[in-house]
Amino acid sequence: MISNSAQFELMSEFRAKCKKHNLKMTPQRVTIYQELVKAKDHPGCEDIFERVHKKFPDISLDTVYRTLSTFADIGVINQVEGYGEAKRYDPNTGRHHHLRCLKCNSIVDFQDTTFNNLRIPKSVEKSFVVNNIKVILEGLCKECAKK
Amino acid sequence: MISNSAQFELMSEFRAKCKKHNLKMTPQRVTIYQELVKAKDHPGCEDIFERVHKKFPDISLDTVYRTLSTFADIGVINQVEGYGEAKRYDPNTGRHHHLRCLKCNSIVDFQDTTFNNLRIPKSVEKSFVVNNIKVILEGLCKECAKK
DNA sequence: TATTATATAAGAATTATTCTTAATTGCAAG
DNA sequence: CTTGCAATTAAGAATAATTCTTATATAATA
Repeated sequence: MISNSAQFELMSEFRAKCKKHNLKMTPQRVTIYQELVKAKDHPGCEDIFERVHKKFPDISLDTVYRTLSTFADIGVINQVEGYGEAKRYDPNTGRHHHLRCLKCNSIVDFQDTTFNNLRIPKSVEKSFVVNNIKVILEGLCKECAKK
Repeated sequence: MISNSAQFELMSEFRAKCKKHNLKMTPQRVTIYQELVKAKDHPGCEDIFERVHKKFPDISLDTVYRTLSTFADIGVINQVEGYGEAKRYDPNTGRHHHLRCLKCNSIVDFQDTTFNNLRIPKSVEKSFVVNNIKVILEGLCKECAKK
């Protein structure tokens, strides 16, 4: 549950960030944002569309796609795994970790002892059977960092 | 570079795992597997299709999709981020981590101090600008674990 | 070598996402 | 409070990614 005051604060931050990025406050944007904040299930575009559609029958699916993507760009929300891209595969089944470039989408393997030896938190063990731990460092590869 | 003997061993393991899962050794499967082992770029189905197609002009795209998916199911290769699924979003922009159920695709947030404080390896810093560290525990949620 | 369950190619179908265009609307300036 | 315009939207077409259907071919086993 989110308290009323927390909800209010979230909304002000949202408005501030939109203003900062010259995004107009449209009812579609407000509704989509509020609907996502309510969600506990890391929904997809179609999910949000269905929920928003009840209160806002004229909204188009395209607007939901565009709006969520814009929100993620300016950092008011985050995209989570999967990323809506094509499937990709790795022949290396041994323990290793990934650097993922957010710009060119390259994925590079790396090794790290600390990451190899992470322990599963006790609290998690009670509610989840863990098969594997993935550590993904997201950012920019050397080439993309050069702008 | 993979040595000849390592390559040979990989191939025997591959054959063994296929046999164990009652998968026939077809030339398509062998070629697709070998092509993936050669790849260093975590390729997608289309990528593999293009590479295999040169040596095997009659192979169908569907076979590549099906075969890679089967291989991942029996664990000879792994699927990596993204997962070829629809985009999903998270309104929580604060630091947290995810449990991802491989069966029902649910994603649940969790907190962990150790994971919050992971350090970026020195070796990575030289070649990559890290924006954020993601820790994802993959496995089965309580409901799915009950089978 | 004959049998049979499995795997394949081909193309249709489905799903996810983006693009195009014309109409609409926030919002800043007067 | 009106006006003007750039930003935003709805609608549907277009594209991309993936899966399904079906008839044919083929590994593996007897």
